[in-house]
Amino acid sequence: MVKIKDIAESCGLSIASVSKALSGKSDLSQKTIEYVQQVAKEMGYVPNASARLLKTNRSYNIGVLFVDKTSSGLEHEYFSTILNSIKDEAEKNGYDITFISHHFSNNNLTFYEHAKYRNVDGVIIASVDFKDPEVIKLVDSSLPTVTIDYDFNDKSSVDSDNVQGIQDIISYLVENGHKKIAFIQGDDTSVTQKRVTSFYRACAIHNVPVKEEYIKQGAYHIPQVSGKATRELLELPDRPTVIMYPDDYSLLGGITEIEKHGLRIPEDISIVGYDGIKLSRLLRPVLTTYVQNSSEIGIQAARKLIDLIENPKTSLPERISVKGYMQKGETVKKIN
Amino acid sequence: MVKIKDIAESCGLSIASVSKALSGKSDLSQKTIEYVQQVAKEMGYVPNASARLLKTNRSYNIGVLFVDKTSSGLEHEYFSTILNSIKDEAEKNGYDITFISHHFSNNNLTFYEHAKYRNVDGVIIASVDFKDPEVIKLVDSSLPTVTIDYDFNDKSSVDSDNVQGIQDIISYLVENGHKKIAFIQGDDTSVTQKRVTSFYRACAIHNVPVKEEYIKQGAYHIPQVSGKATRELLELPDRPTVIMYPDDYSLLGGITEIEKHGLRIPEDISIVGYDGIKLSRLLRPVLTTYVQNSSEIGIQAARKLIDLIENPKTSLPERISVKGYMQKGETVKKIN
DNA sequence: TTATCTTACTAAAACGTTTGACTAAGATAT
DNA sequence: ATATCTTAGTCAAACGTTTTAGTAAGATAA
Repeated sequence: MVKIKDIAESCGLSIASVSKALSGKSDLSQKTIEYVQQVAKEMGYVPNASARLLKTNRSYNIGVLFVDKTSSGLEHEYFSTILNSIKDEAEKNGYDITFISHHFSNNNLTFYEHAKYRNVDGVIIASVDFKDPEVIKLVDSSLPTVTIDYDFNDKSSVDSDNVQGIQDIISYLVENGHKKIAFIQGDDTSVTQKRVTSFYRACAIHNVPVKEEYIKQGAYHIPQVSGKATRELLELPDRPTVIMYPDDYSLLGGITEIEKHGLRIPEDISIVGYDGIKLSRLLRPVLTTYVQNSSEIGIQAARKLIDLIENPKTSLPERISVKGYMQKGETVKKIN
Repeated sequence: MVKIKDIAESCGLSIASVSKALSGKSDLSQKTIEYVQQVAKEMGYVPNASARLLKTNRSYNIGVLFVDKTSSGLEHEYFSTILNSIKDEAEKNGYDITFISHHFSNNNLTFYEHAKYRNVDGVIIASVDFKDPEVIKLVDSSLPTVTIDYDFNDKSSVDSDNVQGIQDIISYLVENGHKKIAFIQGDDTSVTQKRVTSFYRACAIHNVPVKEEYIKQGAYHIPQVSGKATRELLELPDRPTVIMYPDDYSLLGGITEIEKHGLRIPEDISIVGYDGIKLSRLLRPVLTTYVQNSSEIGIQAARKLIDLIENPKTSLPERISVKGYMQKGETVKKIN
């Protein structure tokens, strides 16, 4: 690999001068700067990020922590879209992305140690167990961090606006005459808590009575669980007119169950999803669901992290909330 | 950050001794080794990958090149599953993953330059335009590379077995009495070429006449395109009894079109997808499709790359083919 | 006793950069 | 003519490691 020294020799200049010429600044003659850059190009010079980092303490590398309990965080469309937009936004700003994780090999580094080991300038944390002491240690460290869909005190985060999402769904259902609203929750996470709180609040505002038997514990992304909850709801003496699911994917487990009961959607029962996965528009009937703006979430997270990295003195902890919108599909029936 | 020098001072040893003690090998007394490791742990020492790399020329970091033309390679389940399994397998072996890409910022590095800049030990290439001169340059460089779903001369690759896949589908269709088989192809890539060749061959073997009007140019992951092709097929005077789609996702565009024509699946027309996305099992009717073993593809790619990195002398270029299997769903009707 | 071998360490160079302090030569001011 | 200021560069240390060659002290062999 050609290095600065080679260019220096080729140009008859000192290493220091070449380094300065390549970075463009400093007190070299314009002629020299251009000459050096020209030669560097011809020689196929590529700087060495590691050597540079050693001196500057800046890696222009962002760590991304993505560890689903099911170890397939990336396979959920919501998260892969977020990752993709983090990547794009980071690249636009000259940053690369490295995954942070446990090392199952020789050395067993914690998340924080791993981030230090790789010298990342900051970390974006998504789809993890936010109660994990290791995650907490990472967030509490001196490294800039941005969490997604979870808030830590005095730390920056980007959230999908779950409160607004549930509110919009309830408003829409009420507009369509629904009063018997069932809600299958996801796993017990802060996202779920926000949704549940918002659910009760919105129902109260709209004078919709909340029946406890309409509220079901469920799980994200597991069709079987939504299926089971659906069955229980359908077998209630006083059946709900609409069922809200934790996400579009697990909703499909509900559909199966509904069809097993010989019911039609939306004629006999309405359903609402959450997420707005791409497929939701292709299914027939088209899903009524709340579309999360996942790529915007990724963009905001990357921007905020880079801001924290580049302006450590002036960038304040911030909670960014990203709104989505109702996709008014065909799975909710207007009743009397 | 605590560094080796700090440990050395604390232990009253030289830097060299500490370094050796931490790596465990070499000619130090067992007592010293244990003592040093103990102190290092207490002081919270984390090695610095960049400094280490500078001396050893090994980063234990793998580059991943994932650039879809639609710039959303990651959002396709096939690729996000591959990425996820690359990541898992790499981590198990002590490697990290960094994305390789163009830098849209200040310095405009080629893929190869970027890989060099970040000192990755090797690169896995997937979901790119393999005709891109930059990609070719990267593959032809001295860096170990593994391509996914594309073969370069004398280079290692991992392929989903598309030949077998199409063969299995045709066999299954023939078993079920189908002779009028339509095939909507994906974009013009090497994967498509393999599938098309396999299609003709399999049809020949089974004595299925291939009607040229049953073969349609299409595209991957674009429901509208599959929808249009479907419409044209349905309007043929001699309609096919089954339509093969380039992928499960775009197949949904076909379903919409079929329903518009008032036809039922599979009673009036059979359909077959490709990929085996998770949703394919949840849809009703359950999709008949060929399931690609995408996580195995990622695992194999990571393993081969690490093998190439660690055994540069003995590891030979290899073409690994990963088989999938037929998911016999409910979208193909058995006919007389 | 002296020579050789082990053992347990240390010294110092090197990896490729960046950067603050320095300098030589010419220009300008007095 | 001397002092000061610019300009255009150079020097050398430093970043945190690894590693080769070396060494001092004690053990063993002849």
